[in-house]
Amino acid sequence: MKLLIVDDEPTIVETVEAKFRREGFTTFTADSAEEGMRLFKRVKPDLIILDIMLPQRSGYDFCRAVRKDSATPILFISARADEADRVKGLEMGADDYVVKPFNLSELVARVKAILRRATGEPVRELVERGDLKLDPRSHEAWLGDKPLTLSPKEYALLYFLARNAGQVFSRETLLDRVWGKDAFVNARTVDVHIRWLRTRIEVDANTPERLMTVRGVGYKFVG
Amino acid sequence: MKLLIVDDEPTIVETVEAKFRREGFTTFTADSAEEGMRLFKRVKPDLIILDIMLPQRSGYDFCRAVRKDSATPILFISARADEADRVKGLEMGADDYVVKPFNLSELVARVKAILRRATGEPVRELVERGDLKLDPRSHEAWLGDKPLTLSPKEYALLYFLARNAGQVFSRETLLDRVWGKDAFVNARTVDVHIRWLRTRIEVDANTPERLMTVRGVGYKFVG
DNA sequence: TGCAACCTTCACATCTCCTTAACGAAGGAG
DNA sequence: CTCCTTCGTTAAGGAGATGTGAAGGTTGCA
Repeated sequence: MKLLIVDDEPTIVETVEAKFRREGFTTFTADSAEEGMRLFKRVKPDLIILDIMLPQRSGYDFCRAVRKDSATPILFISARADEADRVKGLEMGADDYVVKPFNLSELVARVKAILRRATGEPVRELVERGDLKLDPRSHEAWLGDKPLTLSPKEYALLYFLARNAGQVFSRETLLDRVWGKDAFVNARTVDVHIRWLRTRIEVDANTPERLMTVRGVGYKFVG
Repeated sequence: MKLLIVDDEPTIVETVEAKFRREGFTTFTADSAEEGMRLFKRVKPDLIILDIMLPQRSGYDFCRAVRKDSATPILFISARADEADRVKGLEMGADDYVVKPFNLSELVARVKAILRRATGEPVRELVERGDLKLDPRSHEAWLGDKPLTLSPKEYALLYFLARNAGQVFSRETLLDRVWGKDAFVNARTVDVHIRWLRTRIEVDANTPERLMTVRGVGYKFVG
């Protein structure tokens, strides 16, 4: 993944660049909007980390220019913490907004979150569907006030289906999104996990009311 | 108010010094622990801003030396954001701990806060979860009223998990946050430390109730 | 220098969970 | 009604994750 860092403070650039290199990113840096623009056109980065406060042209201008002919994700860094700036940044098409001083791990997490989002991967957030609750942070699940015990795969599958409730997914899609792209697994494996999930969250596993089969297509979560 | 800044990166020293001069402080700077020690004895500063990563003697040594015969407030600057360093720093008698890259205004605010506290109360982020108590400042831990003996790593790990109770962390994240970013350590090492912690804080180390394993994900502290 | 505490790693034991296969049941088309 | 496809269901085997004890090495301290 290619990362373009545009900031005029060398300390920040160095620290951020080092961190992302360690994380396996390829990094390019610029200390001005002009330089940044040149690099942007040349390297076509997957994401831009952009300081709003730049010498001449402000980060806003830069953002606008990038947005004109690209949807490259942009993450704003700013010393200002007020809501007006945040709103302005996000309005302008920024994908996230981090206030200085920030934690490096936090920054990495956010960048990864944006890239995940861009590639369709889900963001980790609490999912609540009826009396079913899933918290990916603690990796806990409840049915009403009763805690559920789920295996890792069960959890991942249920989380995905509940998060995209109402939508039908084929077994192949589920394998792709839940198991991962490099998983070479028999599609029928999904059936088994669905079965197990039904025994856990359905009143009667034989007459499902949440995890529904769509014959010839796949499965969906309703609620 | 006299301020001693000890850091070997000229960029940082200059920026920080300029900022504090504008704020009305009298500043002295040193780019090594030796130089810093000489200045410290001569000018008797009211507060020391100290980079942990110094050429020869580390900032820790410097801090220890200062603490031997003075209670001069010390604020640590570090590129590392991990919990172990933070704990180590505070335990060593630092009054605060700022991670690079930092915001200048933030730094000023923290310095002022320390000076306002005068000779008074230290920054202690006491963590209390049920009958478990952790005081990073004194590096003491209690289980109920029984004092715990923990090794530095054990302490840092438990402190981090307890402070972020309820949240699951992967071994990799724990290595990153507790061990530090430049630690190239086998992920399974975490298991061993968890094991040791369990023998200390769990009633039965084989059936943990606080330090829980989340299979396929990592560990979390509950309570 | 020697000791002691501690950290890391390795090897092996244990256990959970995933995958697969097999067969039965249900749905749909002709 | 019958055949073919799709789905449900169960159990077994194995892969992979975690638990656990011990050895080796490092660091700090006396």
